[in-house]
Amino acid sequence: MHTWRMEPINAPSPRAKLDQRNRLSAADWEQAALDVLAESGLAAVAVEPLARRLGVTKGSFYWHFPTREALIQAAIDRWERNDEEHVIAPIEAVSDPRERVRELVRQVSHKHQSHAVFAALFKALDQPLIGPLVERVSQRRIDFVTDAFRQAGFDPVTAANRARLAYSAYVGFIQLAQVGQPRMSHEEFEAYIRDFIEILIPR
Amino acid sequence: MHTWRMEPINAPSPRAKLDQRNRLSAADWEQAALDVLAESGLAAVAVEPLARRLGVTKGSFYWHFPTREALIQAAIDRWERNDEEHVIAPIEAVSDPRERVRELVRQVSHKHQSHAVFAALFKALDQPLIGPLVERVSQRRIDFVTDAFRQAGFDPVTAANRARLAYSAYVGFIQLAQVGQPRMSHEEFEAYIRDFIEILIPR
DNA sequence: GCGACACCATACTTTAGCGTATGGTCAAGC
DNA sequence: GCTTGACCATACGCTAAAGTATGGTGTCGC
Repeated sequence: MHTWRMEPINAPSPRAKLDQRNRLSAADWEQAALDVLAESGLAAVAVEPLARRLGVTKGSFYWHFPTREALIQAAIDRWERNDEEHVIAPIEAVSDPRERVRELVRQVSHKHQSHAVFAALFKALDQPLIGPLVERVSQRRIDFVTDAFRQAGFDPVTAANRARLAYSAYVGFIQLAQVGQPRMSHEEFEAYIRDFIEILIPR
Repeated sequence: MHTWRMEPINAPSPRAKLDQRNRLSAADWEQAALDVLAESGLAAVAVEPLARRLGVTKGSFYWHFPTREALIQAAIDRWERNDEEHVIAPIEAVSDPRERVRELVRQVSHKHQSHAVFAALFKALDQPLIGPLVERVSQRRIDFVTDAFRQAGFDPVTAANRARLAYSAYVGFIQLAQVGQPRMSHEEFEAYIRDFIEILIPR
């Protein structure tokens, strides 16, 4: 599958001058965890299957991480930081608030990779590590969108409701995308996004 | 939890004149499966835990069903029939198409039980039994809403897009409801629904 | 050129759930 | 009052994955 590598969060690791043969780092495991998380869900983030995928045994894994839970924690931390940096921050650069919301919708409707992880996380809300994360991320995003709507001239209550609606539609869409439900061509999709923006931000 | 019993689909079973001591029927297992499905997701619909919950052993289960998969199939069939009958059919009774969409939103925003099952199903889209079901149900519902929008005067493309948006928002909302994300009072929720309707069906 | 350390393999033990085999019990009907 | 059959218990084998224990190997600093 498309292994959409993220750049390492920590600056070039101390020993990363010339990576010897096939040795793995903790970051490699985290990245692999995010890959299968996006592909096959949290349940598939299992130690032995991951080891097989990476061509090693779990002897390797338990050197880098004390437990499976620690890997998941590290992986979603990595995802959260990356997401914050690559989807939220760029939007905040746009000055005009009205255009900002439009840009947010467009932006978010195209980055397919990070959304797959997010969709997978939504399927594991019962897990103690995941629930709080999704709640925190969602709250942050809804607040952000709400703020954008207010700056666009909507009164606080209307802004909050539109933000909720928009975010719910986003969450629902990435879920439905997995059943091949939006049987749309690229043009239809673009038209849908245009309508989406028109409906939420009239005039 | 609230054991919102469904009425048996098949007319009163042959031997149900006076149920002897504690014996279970296949329908009991299906209902219990739906309960834990709504509470704890599909993974929790496991034979032995279910048996413990019902106060029996799995010896009982394997008399009623050949396999776990058969139970799940029967349970979701039951859910689908019930859902079709209790949420879709009543809506179709409303004549005015505009009011029909409004009623659909209101209706759907209050029946808390069936939605919990639906939310759980969305978390198991990868499962071969669940994916096609959710796809089928979603297609049916989107088509239904699309049709309602067209009857309300929208052109076909706009109607389809608004139906997609509305349904996505619905799906997203029941997901978010599980993280306690919409920290709304009852009044706030009602106001949200009013805004929801206003935004999607202007004028 | 050698010891130390990072990285990995092998070989366990444990746990939880699926499924099977088989025998027990209790109510109904003849 | 004895048999039948619906319903359930008990005991077993199988599988996959989580951890643990321990030993092996290459590569670096010195």
